[in-house]
Amino acid sequence: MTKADIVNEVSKNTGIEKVTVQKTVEAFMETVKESLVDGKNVYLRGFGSFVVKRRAEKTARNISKNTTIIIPAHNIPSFKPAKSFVQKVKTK
Amino acid sequence: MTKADIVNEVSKNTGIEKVTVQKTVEAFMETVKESLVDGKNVYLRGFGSFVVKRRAEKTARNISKNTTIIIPAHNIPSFKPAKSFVQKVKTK
DNA sequence: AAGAAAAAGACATAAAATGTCGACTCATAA
DNA sequence: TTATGAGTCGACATTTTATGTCTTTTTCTT
Repeated sequence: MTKADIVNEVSKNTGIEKVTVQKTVEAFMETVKESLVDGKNVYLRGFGSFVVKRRAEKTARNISKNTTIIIPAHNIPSFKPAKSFVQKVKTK
Repeated sequence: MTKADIVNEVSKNTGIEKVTVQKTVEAFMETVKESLVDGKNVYLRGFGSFVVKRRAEKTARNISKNTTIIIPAHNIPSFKPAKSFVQKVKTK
């Protein structure tokens, strides 16, 4: 599904105008992103949690050049799906 | 941040009523969930992709009992953040 | 504000993911 | 239709995740 598909579905299910849904969905994603950039996790019960995780320094390979490089420690955005979400997906 | 925090922020930034924002955000999450339950991935540019992954049968541990259990092959929901999202988080 | 219940976090270890680059193709989204 | 973000592929060593159960914390509805 694309964003347009999601917007259509939400609009159909809620009766809210597509323009409003699109604007809201976009703002939602932007807000989640900015929250994680600020280091603040987002907890959405029944859906999942968007959390910032720390990745340790790591040695990787540039495969095409067959060289080694060091990836410094850094933060990444991650998502932990809610248990109920996992349950529903696992059985299908 | 909680759902209420997100809804407040979205409402503030878009001018859309909180009640509408909440309804939209809830429907958004529900739609993403149902899409993955149906086996259909969701691609949201600049935010990330919600994708169903297959997990092979696995030997795992019941840690508290220190026993071995077999987890049958199953699907899990996962999220791959967009590159731009990763970039913004990594540097903070 | 209260209460329900979802979620976080701790434990040992096998499985899964991670990262790199670059070229190419695919697909989202305005 | 067009621009460009996103996905894919290779090797491989290291890091991270995911299992159940229990307790505590937190979300979130009313």
